[in-house]
Amino acid sequence: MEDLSAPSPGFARPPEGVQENWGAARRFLVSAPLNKAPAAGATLTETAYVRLREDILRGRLAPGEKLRIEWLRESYDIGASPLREALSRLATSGLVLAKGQQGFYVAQVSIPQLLDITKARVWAQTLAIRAAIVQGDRDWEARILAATHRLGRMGANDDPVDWETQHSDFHATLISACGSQHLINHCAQLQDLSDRYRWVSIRKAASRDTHAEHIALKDAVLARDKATTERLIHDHFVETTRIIIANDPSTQDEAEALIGKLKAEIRSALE
Amino acid sequence: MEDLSAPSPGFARPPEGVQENWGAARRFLVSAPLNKAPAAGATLTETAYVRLREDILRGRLAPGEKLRIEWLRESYDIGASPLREALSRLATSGLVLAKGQQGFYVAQVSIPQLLDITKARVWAQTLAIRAAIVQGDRDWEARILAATHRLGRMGANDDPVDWETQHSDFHATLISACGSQHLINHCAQLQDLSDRYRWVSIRKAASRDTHAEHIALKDAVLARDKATTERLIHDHFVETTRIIIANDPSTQDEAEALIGKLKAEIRSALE
DNA sequence: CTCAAATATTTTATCGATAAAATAACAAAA
DNA sequence: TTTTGTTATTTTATCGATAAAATATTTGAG
Repeated sequence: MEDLSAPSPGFARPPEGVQENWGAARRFLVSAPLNKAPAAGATLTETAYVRLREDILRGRLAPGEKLRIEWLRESYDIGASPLREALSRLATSGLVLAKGQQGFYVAQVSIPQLLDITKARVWAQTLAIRAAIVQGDRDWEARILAATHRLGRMGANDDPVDWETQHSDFHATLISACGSQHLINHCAQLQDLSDRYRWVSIRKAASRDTHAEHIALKDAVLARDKATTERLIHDHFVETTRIIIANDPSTQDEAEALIGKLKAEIRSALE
Repeated sequence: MEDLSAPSPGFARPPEGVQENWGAARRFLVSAPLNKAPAAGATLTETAYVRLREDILRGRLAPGEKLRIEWLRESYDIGASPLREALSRLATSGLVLAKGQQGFYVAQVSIPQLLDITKARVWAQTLAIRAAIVQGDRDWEARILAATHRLGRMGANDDPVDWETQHSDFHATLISACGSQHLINHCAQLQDLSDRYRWVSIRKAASRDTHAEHIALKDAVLARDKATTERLIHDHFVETTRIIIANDPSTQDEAEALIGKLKAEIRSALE
């Protein structure tokens, strides 16, 4: 899994496991462009939460990295209290690990973790999309068309951050009519966790033709075809995971075996 | 929904919506017996989290109640910072509502909320139990037998807090072999949310013969009978919700209609 | 008497400082 | 050397104090 925790190219990083000499990284984080900008009158905790989440999801804060309060304080120019609150929230949702008396760390990445996330995600998304297909109304259909269109307009040379945003939006829209806020939240959480893996491990967004997959998905959903939709959802998520595993030096040999096992486990709960 | 947010009998409560005169409640909270005692060397945040969670789940902190920091500070004898961190964590899991610049509140209870929780819970538990039935090993079977036995030993005159603990344990054990930590966490979170409804609305633990249901559930699971298990899980959770709704003055008339709708929604995602 | 503006009070959110814990550095013995 | 015990340093967790925001109260006009 060494590959996944490697520093992002182009950004100065401390030499393997050490977090000294963080001047460069700090300055970068301060000026980092924000995807979801915190609302104007937002509380500092909210601001810290949004920025930390963004920097972790995008891999600017590398998996396993220690999140020293003093360091973050200077990076974000936000006091310790709001930072700790934001980190506590992130710890609950799994992007951060809080070790009592030993500070906060960016959650580690690992293949077993990725497999678990994918499994849980396919399960949750399958339930959600089934319910949405039954209950979705006209407005929902319209929002799917809009999201698909926005996603399709993104060219290969657009900012990958924007593509990520539209991609997240598309999948969130599909299940938005499932009728359960709790299921939606669960899906969003798992989406965050998997997005990080994609971002950390695959630099180029689309080596495969994901847009064709999205179109097929949209068509199946709008045709209210449960069986097809389900199969597409399954393949869409599992394929992403397969690519990540197949590209990781520590698992590429056993990639097919792991994916086979994953598929069997997923199936065990869906039939 | 007035019924659900009524103060627990026996504990002094401020008069409807106001939180004055909290001397009595404070003293009670300070000496409240803890179900999950925080570990010895635990951090203050952890202690605050455990105690707040417990007091909210048991209804000692009533739904909708404002959680004034100063008030909690004196109640628990814990500083503001650890309290705020604990509250932030609870807010992420849904037991607490954090309103920016307006403090923290115990999450409200409502029938729509309960229906959503039940729906999401049946979905999650169904997936989990299916996977567990396929993958569970001998040790898992042994733990189920042990948990069932412990639950069966609880008499009607035992401390209801202990019964709750064993009951939680039983359901957690059933799904413990599902092979996904994320699904387990999701189930645990939903269990917390529903436990509060049971605790806040039904004073007597078992008016119906829940133990027979648990035995039947155990037998079906150990027989690896997916279909039966699934039906029992569904009925077990939905029935609890039905009782709560039927006992609530604001919804008792439409109870059957609501439950019918709930069942249809649940079904829509499971077939 | 009702409504609205201005004021006073409470409560939150936040910061800076401190004590406790963990980690790192160092030195002495095996 | 390697290990182990000791000391120094860093870092965390926590508290008390303060400024900003929200709420409650009062006052005055219509």
